[in-house]
Amino acid sequence: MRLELAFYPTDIAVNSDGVTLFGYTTDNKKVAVIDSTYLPYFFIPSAKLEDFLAKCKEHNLQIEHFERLGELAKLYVRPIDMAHAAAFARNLGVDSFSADLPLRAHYWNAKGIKPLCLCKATGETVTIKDFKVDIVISTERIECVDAQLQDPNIVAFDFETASARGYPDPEEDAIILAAIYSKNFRKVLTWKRFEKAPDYVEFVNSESDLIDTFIKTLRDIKPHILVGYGSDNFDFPYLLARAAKYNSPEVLNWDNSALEIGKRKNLHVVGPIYFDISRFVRNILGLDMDQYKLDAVSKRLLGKGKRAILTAKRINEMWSVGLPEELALLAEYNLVDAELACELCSKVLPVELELAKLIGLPLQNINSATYGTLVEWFIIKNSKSPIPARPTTAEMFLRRRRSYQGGLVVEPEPGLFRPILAFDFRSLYPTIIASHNISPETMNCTCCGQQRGFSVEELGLWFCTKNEGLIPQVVKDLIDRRKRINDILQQTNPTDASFSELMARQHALKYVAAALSGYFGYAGSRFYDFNCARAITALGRRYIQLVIKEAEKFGFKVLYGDTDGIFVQPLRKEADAKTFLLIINSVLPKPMELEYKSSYLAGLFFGKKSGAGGAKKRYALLTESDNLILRGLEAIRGDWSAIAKKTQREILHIILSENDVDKAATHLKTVLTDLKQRKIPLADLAIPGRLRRALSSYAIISPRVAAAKLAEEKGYGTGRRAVVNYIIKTGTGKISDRVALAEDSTPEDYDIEYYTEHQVLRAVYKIFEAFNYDLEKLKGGQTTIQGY
DNA sequence: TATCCCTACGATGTCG
DNA sequence: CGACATCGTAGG
Repeated sequence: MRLELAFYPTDIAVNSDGVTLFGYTTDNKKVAVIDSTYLPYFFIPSAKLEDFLAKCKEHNLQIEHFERLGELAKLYVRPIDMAHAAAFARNLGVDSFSADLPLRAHYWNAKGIKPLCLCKATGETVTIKDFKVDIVISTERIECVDAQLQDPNIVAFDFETASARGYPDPEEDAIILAAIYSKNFRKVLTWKRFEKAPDYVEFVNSESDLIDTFIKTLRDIKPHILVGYGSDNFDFPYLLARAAKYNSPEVLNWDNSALEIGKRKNLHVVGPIYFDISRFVRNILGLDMDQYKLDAVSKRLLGKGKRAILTAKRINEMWSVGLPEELALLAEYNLVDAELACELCSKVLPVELELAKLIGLPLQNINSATYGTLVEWFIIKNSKSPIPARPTTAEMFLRRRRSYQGGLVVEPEPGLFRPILAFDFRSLYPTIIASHNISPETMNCTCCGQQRGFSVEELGLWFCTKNEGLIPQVVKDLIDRRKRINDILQQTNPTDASFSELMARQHALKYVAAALSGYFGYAGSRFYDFNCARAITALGRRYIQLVIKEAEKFGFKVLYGDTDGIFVQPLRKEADAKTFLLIINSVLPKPMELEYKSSYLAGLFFGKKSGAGGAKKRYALLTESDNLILRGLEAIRGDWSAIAKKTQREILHIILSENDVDKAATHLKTVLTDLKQRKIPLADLAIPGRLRRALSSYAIISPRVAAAKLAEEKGYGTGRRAVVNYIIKTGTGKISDRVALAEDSTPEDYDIEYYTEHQVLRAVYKIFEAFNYDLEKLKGGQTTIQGY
């Protein structure tokens, strides 16, 4: 039977039959749309064609057909043979193009499909026994309409396990609770019955029942998006391990295949859009967070966290004791985790959907993408040429060894200044690319030659002034679109429904534009170009120097500058920001633009710790609304004790806002006295330590390494990036020999001298030094360390 | 297979 | 004790 289907696509799978798109019809039926005509292709140099074909024949690799297109030949293979063909070319040392693109992503990208945006397909209905969907058709043509599904059904889930040890082991420890949450559905499954259970609790007979009921429920409530927090690393692998124990018959995938864990541990659920939202939070959104625990991330993005924090030990205790009110608490705890995951997903979904549309990838890929992936596919989508292969490991190694100069940083004069004006370039590097047509194919063109092209003399490079390159074209598009959105945003009320959506769109464009410039210099890039990368930064330095020169001519004293922005102090009354912008922007080539960022009541630039002069990338500002903005200082670092951070912040506020150094000193004195009297709570003394590598690989045993060793001895998972809170104990010898885990310590243990000299005073002495304030007086001359 | 780039600071350990 | 290496974190 011939059917015309309108459906919202959610997922894509590739197998020997071709490509299958999955989705929901407008009346919410599950559909599979098979494109059996799909024949992927790749390119090799025409000169190698004969050889390649001969060798393919030898090894029984079937080339469906091929065409010669000048220098390159285009070869078509069945989807299932694509990976072989790519590996084959690589082994033969033949340069291939478009051969190593993952087919799921490439098909989606090339067809311009957008997740949850209506697609139309006409074709014959097919019966496939294994498919757990309502309708299957086979089609030759898929057409996208832009209408996006409003209010998709987002379903979040979360498991709790009970383990007597620190970390649950799927061999030993059961799943005790499973929560499923969406806007109008909530359920917690558990196999230990208790009285007066909340109405969302459903009792099952065993863990095995729990697993089956969980999967069945997920199938029945038809999620457009299925989401977990940390689910790629914990919940799903755990579920798989436990389900295997019971030979569970229930399957989540719509094509009835088993769930598979991919190369980067990411899991593909066939059918709905499934992703682990923590990946997006970590990779794209939250580059500046210490840790990405659900609680911390929720607080930051949603303004609310968990209602309670339960340790694994406590959960185990509550479960084994089994008091009804405590089991009810566990159920609630479980549900809240799923609820937060669901709300996080709702919150970031607009940005993810925008990126998906802009870049042309399934939402699953967007969610787990890094900046590199986003940019790569954005270029692929816009490129009409064959796509260069990913570099080999050897090539990446070579590329990494070559580095180039980056942005210019101007050393500040240390001290307090007021007031301060701040200017910065709007998207410096992207606008340089657009202004000067920076792209590999426009570099050192013969049509212009050095004389007529735009020249970067110091590098001996020039860029075409006649034909626009691919990268400048797409960057311009990004810049224009973002500017249009920002203009609308300016006139939109923040409470308007459209505001957050515009904001999301604007963010998506910003992310891609910002990463694009770095992508030229990225060793793993398909479009790597060393000279383009260094031309961009060289021009960046040229323009910030121009701005500095003009600012000084205009009547500003330039206090500090870093890469794309400057801080100045007006030297004469008429030297106002607006007039300066008019002058400088008339000199700058479009779309380059200097913007006035803000004015600050005061700014303190720190002196270098050793040697004279000011420290770069370390300063404090006071906004006109009396808020502190701190950059580079201990107070905003993740590896300092709370007491040092708090004290630094408080003292800066007293000095910048109240201009009262004596008051600041008095405050410092109370902190030091409290320290001496062991009145500081342990939580304020704990120093968070984290390692980026495996514990065994360290040549130097720093305090944080020592702390990680202690944590490991106690059986904690000290995986890379795990945070271990430690304190420094009283004693003699190296600091790293005096490390203790914070959780094993009491306020009696901490070393008063270390916390005084190495934490609190280290964080504040440069502030007092700027006012020639003698801290010795304050301490009663008891210091053993020089230099304060 | 690595996860975007370069610039910069400071803490601590190691070694001569 | 000073110079240098190792390491993590931050700015833009």
